Amino acid sequence: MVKVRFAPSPTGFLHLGSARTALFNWLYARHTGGKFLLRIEDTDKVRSSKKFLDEILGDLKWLGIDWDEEPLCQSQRFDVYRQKAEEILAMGNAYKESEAVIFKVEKGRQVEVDDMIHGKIAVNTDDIKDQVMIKSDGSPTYNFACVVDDTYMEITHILRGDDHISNTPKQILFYEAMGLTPPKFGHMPLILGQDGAKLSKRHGGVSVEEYKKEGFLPGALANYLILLGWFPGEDREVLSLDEAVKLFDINDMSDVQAKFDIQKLRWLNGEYIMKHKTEELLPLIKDQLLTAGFDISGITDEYISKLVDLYKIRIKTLSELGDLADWFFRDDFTVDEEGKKKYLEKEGNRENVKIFADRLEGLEDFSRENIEKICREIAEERELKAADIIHPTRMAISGKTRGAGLFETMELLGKERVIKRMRGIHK
RNA sequence: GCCCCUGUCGUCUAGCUUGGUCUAGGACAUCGCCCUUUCAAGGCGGCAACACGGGUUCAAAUCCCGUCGGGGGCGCCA
Repeated sequence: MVKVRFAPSPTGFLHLGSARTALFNWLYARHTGGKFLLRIEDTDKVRSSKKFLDEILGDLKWLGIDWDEEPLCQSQRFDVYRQKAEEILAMGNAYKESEAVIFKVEKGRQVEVDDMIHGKIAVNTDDIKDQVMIKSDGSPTYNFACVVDDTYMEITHILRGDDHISNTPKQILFYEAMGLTPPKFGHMPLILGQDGAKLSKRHGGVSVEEYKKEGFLPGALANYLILLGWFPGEDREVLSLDEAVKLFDINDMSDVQAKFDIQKLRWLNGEYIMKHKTEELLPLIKDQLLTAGFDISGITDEYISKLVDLYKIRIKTLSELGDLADWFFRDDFTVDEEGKKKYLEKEGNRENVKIFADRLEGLEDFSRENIEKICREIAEERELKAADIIHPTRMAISGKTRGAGLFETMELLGKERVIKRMRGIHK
């Protein structure tokens, strides 16, 4: 049975690259009916914290990743590492130096790795220094603990980032020293920033948490991350985790590093938003509005839902709704000055809005159809273009030059607020 | 410096294993048109790539060699 693992270090947030690594391991396990395990690499007592661990696990769940069995914590296995190192020492393959236990690397031979993604990789041991297994303070080094634990956990396949390629021969040497057969390795290329350098803070968001806050949907982020390095075939791009599990094939993974393209992620997110049911979007949208400082206490879910229905095809992230539709939540909405100049300063336009407002006063059933009818009637009577009524009116009620259709927007806002705002521009 | 990975449109990629079907396909972005009350969405179309140089071959994006470029690693960090 396939057994893979994801081994985060709780010394910081979950990086997009790590999330991608986790995703592919999970995909491989679920596709093959194997197990996906977690191992917490918290050997660095100073930098590790519970807070980071909770955040990382929370982000994994948020992305749709679940794991089998309880996570293994390295901090609780120091005795095991020391014992294994002692065994190697006893066999004469290591030596001690200032309390540290150091593995003796046999020179002049080749270590070969049959990488699942790259194919054969060969390294000469002349290029590998002797390796510390146990540090002077008694804690294990990364490479050593990794091998001891992967053995203990019976990991069959190790799928990790390209940056670990040079660790692999060192680890294989440990496996050999302990008389073990190494698992299969697969190294996936790293994600790069737009400028081709390793994806880092200066490229914008690098943590899953940041994208979550921005209003990206987990499905969209996971979908995008998966696409960065794996091609599902048949020009498929938008696919759920379930579909990805079915289609996943490690042989289709790319061996070339890819640049992170926020534009494509935004597009994908937009696709997910518009296809999502409004009722599923609602709680997420409300969270966004709340953090953005909108007071939505007096507004019903039903009412906000209507706004979401109107806007979900127009936003790429959930946080954009607040910017685009602040007029829905407050009377002191922001006004597009360019648009104001263009539509409200234009000769006759304010007058058109006034006439429109006057006629709307007497309208009983304030429906989009009726509103539109009146608008078109006025245009015809006065030989105007409907646009000369529509644009200034949109400016008057929303302060924006863009947004949902005017008549449905008016219906949504309600007669009273609409007329008040239309008259407001004459002051 | 040494070691390793890698190089198809601006970006993600299909094609490369089994050379000809590739005047290189799709998607994002971009540009134009249609629809239209704006913005989106949708529809249609345009621009745009085999890093370079040598081979091998009747024929190379596909095979071989070299050059150049990009990335990663060389910690008693993980």
